[in-house]
Order: sequence, then C-alpha cells, then structure tokens
Amino acid sequence: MPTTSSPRALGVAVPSPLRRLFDYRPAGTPPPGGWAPGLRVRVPFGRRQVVGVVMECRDHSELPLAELKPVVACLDAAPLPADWLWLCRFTARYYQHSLGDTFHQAMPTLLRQGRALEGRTRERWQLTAAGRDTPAEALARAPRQAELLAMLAQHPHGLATQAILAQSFSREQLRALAAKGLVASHEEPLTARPLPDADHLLAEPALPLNREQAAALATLHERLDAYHPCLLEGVTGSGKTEVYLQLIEAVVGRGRQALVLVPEIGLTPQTLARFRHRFRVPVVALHSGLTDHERLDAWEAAASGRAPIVIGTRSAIFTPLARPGAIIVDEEHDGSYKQQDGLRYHARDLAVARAHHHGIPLLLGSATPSLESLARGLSGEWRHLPLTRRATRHAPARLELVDLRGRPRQGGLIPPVMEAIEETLTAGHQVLVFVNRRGFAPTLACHACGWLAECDACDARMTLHRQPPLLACHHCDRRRALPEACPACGSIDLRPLGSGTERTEETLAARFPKVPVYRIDRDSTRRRDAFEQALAEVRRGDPCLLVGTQMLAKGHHLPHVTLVVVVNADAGLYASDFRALEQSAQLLVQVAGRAGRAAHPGRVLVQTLHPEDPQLRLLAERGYAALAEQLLEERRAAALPPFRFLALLRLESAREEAAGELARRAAGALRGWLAEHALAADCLGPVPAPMERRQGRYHLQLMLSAAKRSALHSACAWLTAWLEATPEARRVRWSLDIDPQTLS
DNA sequence: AGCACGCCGACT
DNA sequence: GTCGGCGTGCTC
Repeated sequence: MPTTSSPRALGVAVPSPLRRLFDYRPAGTPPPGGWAPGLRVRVPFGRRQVVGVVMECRDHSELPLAELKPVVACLDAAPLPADWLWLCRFTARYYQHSLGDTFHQAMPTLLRQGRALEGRTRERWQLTAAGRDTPAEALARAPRQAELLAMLAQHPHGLATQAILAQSFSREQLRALAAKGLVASHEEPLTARPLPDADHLLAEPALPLNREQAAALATLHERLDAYHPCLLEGVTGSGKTEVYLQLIEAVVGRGRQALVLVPEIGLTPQTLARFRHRFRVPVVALHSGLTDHERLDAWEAAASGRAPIVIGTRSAIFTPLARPGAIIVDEEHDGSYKQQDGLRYHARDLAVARAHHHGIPLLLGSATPSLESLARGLSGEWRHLPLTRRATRHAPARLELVDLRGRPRQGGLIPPVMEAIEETLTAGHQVLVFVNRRGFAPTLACHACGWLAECDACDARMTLHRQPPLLACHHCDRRRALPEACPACGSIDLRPLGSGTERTEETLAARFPKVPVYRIDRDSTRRRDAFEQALAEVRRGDPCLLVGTQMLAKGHHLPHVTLVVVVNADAGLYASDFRALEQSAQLLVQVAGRAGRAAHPGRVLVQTLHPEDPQLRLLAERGYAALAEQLLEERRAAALPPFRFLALLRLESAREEAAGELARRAAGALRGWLAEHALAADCLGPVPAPMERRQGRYHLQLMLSAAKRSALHSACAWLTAWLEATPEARRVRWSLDIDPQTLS
C-alpha cells in the first residue's frame, strides 16, 4: 500500500457494522506529519458526521475520485498509539468484527466524540498566601476543609485535583476553601514527572515469599524481555497477589509499565489500596465509576507512559501502553473477561495476543484455571507455576456432600445443615449461605392442576419475588402482578416452588431472630454502596448470616466465616452446556475459599440430590485439579475446546420461519463451500438455541468447529461475507461468536 | 447500527 | 385531514 505525503484518497474505518473501509478525499489542514494511518478524522457518513480512523493513504479509489466526499477535519496531530492500533486490528480480524466499530468500542468516549488528545491540562491546587497564614484550627466548624488545608500545606508544589479527590475530599470542599481565598488552582500541562528510581519504588516493603512463591517469581525473572506466558495456579490465600506485586516491582523498576486485569467484581477499593500502598508511583484504575474526562486522562496517562501501573476490568485490555513491561490477568478463568454482546472479545485471550506481540511476560493467575489455560500449562506450552500452600496455617476447607433426597427442606435447607448453622452461630462465628437464584422462589406453581408461572415472551418460568411482590422474568423485562388464583383452573392453592435468596433469607431470619441476616444479590445491592456497607458490618466479626448469589462467591475476604453452605449444587452441574461442569466446579471452589480464612478452620456443606455423582465426589475428595484433569480428557474425547476451536453463529428473528430458513440456507452454502475447498471444518445445525424463545424472538444457532484455528477463521470469514451479501440476511439479526463461552 | 423514505391505521 | 407504526435501503 503506497503511502504518499499527499494522497488523493484516504481509506477510513468508520463506526458502522459494515466490514469495509470507506474512501474520502483529504481536505482541510493536514496534520503536521502529513496524512498517515492512525489519524482520527471527522467525516460525513450518510446523513450524519462520524469520527473514523484513517487506515490507508492511497492515490486511487474503487470509486471515481471526484465522487469521494471530503474529510471534514483531521482530529489528531499524530496517529493514535501504534500498539493500540495493532490490538484493534488484531481484535477485528480475530473476532470477524467491523474495524471501525472495534476502534469505536476501544476508544474512550471523548475520543470517539472527536475531542482532541493533545494540549490537555490538569488543575493543580496550592495554598494562597492567606492560606499559608491560616492555621487549620481557624476552620473549626469545617473539619474536612481544615484537614484538606493541612494536607495542602504538606505539599508546597500543590496537588492535582484527582489526587485530592482520591483522598476522599470533595469538589465542594475545594470550592469552599477557594471561595475563602485560602487555596487557588492553575492549569498545568500533563507532563511526566520523574519516577523514583528502582531503589525507591516501594512505599512499603515487599512481604517475604514462601518457597513456592519465590520459585514462581524466579521463573518470571528469567525472561522479562520476551514473551513468557505463565499460569500461576494458587489456592485461595496462597499469596498470588504478592507474586503479582513483586513482578510489577521488577517491571516498573526497569522503567516499563504493567497492565493488570481483574474480574468485574474484583476491582474493589481494597484491591486498589493494596496496589497503591505498595508503590510510590501512580496506580491508574479503570473502573465504571470514572467520568469521561477521568477515563481519557487515564488512557492518555497510559499511552504517554506517565502511568506505570494500570489496573482495570475487561475493557482495560484496550489501554495503550508506551513501554509495555508485563500483563497480569487475575482470576483468569472468570467469565466476566468475555464480552457477551456486540464485539464478543475475550480479554484474557487478547492479553495473550498482546503479550506475544510486545514480547513481554504474561502472568495468568487462578485458583481454578480455565481448562484452556490448564491444558497449555500442562503441555508445557506455558510455564505452570503451582502455589499449593496456604499462607495461613490450615489446609483449605474440604467440600462435604450432603444428601438432599427425601429430607424436608426449609428455605432450601435440611435439618442437619440447619443444626450446623446453629452450632456455628452459637460458637460466635459467621455463616455464608450460597444460593444460585435471586428472588423468593424460582417459580410459582398451582398445586391443584400443576400450572407454572411462565413468561409470555420467553421459554422460561417467571421468578417469584416478595420485595416487592411480583412475578419477574429474569431473561427479559416482563413483570406481572401475583395472581390471586390459578389462571388455568381457578384454584387458590398457589405455592412457591423451590428457594431463592429471598426465601432462604426469610427462613433464616425467622429461625435465628437474634442474628443479623445480610442478603447480597443484585436486587439487594442495587444501591451503590449497600454492598460495601454490608461487607463492612460483616468484617467487624460479630456472628451473622450472609445469604447471597455469585456476587458473594468471588474475591471478598470474609475472615470470620467458618461455615459455608451451598443450597443446591445441582443446578449448574447438570446443565446441557459443555462448560457447565467446569464453571460449577470453579464456583464451588471459589465459594469454599471463603470459609475459614482466619484462625478457625472452615467447613463447606454442599447440598445435592446426587451425592454419589462420581465427578462431584472427585471434586470434593481430590479437588479442582483432579476433576479438571478428568474433564480435559472428556473434552479431548468429545473433540471440544481446548482440543478443538468453536464458533457460534446466532440468529434471531421475531418470525420463526425467517430465522430458520436463513439458517438452513447458510448451513447449506457453508457446507458446500467447505467441501469445495477441502477445508477441515464442520458445520453443525441449525439447531434451536437452548432457550428458543427469548423476549418474544426466536433464537437459532449454527456451530462451526475445526481442529485448526486457520480453518475456522477461513470458514467464519466466508460465512460473514455470505451473510452480508445475502439480502434475506438483512431481515434476521445475526452475530458470530468466536470461542463462545456458553452455547445459549 | 443510524437514519431516511415510504406507505397504511387511529387521533385532533 | 395528519401523526406515526416499522419494512426496506443506503452509507465513500
């Protein structure tokens, strides 16, 4: 592709699902370095203007040059960061997504709105002369303002607004001091301040490592300048984070940057505090609470190299880095790394690609590694670094299987389990009860005729809620008032079927009236800080009961919990999805990891209707690693990932026949093409999706599989091209999911 | 995806 | 008589 300094046509990636570039005529003031790939441009597109990215500078176009629309404006003085451009192109190609759309999603909001990246400034606050002469005691009626004044007095060069807000002062307090003439601010350019040298990086000393941690770190140190993928498999409490911290120390000490990915639920103030307290350098966190401005600042700080440490959830993988030094993915098995709509990328897999591209270490940590990562660890493709010892004295709690069959249940709990709860509370400890369903009960049933409350729009039961009382579908937004009588037979004998978090909470509150019961699920924690507040109460250590869903299972340190109860282990274990068992086992182990982290060993009671199930017993008796090894063998025999690669074409339409007809034609066309090109890839289906009707629409899918990624990629590329060229496909909504996490 | 154009039903 | 329902077509 010829790149001239004054090209006659620009190939631009525009934010649209169309998988091609659009050509424009260069116009307006060209940037200082001339037209080049990677520059953002504002261009007319249809009847509106959009922000696109120049990809090609050419002298020719498929269209007559005179018909090209001119660029409205170039928005950048220099191309966007090269590593970011590379990652977006890789992502678009790998996931068969439109490049323009990929750029759009990977960019901070302000950049996609066309905001300039250059010439940004930061507000710095200092005491005025009056402020220096004012003793903090003079502000006796405004204690926080007094503290803020005292803090600023400690920093003669001033503090940036962000640093002040990070100390949990508010803009109002700043404004109040400014109004009194005690402080003033000025704008300063964003330039890097020199980082402390390697000997003065740490604000607090590193913790001593045990033998396994030290061995893991030594392995990482062997190759800090090359692609070096390592799987750190460590049980809860074995000190994975300390290994991360010391790897970061080495990376930052060499003047490089570290990017840390954490699961959605893991980016808590405690996690951040652990990183911030350790280092004397800025730790930039990318979380959902940032304003658009803060997000752009963080992006720019990472891209310029001012931020040595960047921590964020899934989308943080798209943070540009000036001097990449290592990528760390914590809890690498976590499902939240996979985006489940639109551009369905997996941040962990992109981290692998990115570390490879940069030639830097990649550290994936988990107590329960995904089978994908485990297979690479066991085969020697990746270094496998086990941490088997808990930093605390006792061994991890064992899972005890409890037979549910033929026993009366109260709120889902059987008498012996209830007694164990009582004993634990009496001993002054805390109990965690894990229920995998929100609401009061999974559904409402008529005992006279067997009617079940079903959703009109989905092939699903409606969940019974009590606070407020209604029937809600968890797959769409439909809600219904509770019927007084059975809509089918008129009987008034309607009863809740099964137990959800609300019912278990109610039962436990009635049974243990003197002990507080905290319910933690999406319904109870909708208020921003309700979750953190409940956790703070729990950390004080008084006896209490915690009832919750997955939200509770992951990451939170609950040192006073010594009994964990899993109300029903079966729901996940017997789902049809081929990953169901892997994911349930990971969840059970995570839940069990909550028990007994303090001075007391923990117990984990797992209620099940299948206590003899060989795989459940394997997990309980020999642990995750043993089960995972067996599951890997099953996957190999069944030709499933990680031994084969999958892609899923999902089709949905309000009219069943439209989606079905298109799916059959697509399958036929694809099979023909595969045969013609002797390509070793299979096409299965079309089959109805596990829940065929959802939100009133019909869902079908085609499954593609291949032993080689290249074959799968070719098949997917051909299929998307076919769909884009087929007029009937425009009336059906379709999307391609590469490496699907679930088949639903 | 947006955003238009275009042709049929229930409202002022 | 119009406001607006969403089917169909296009975006350099």
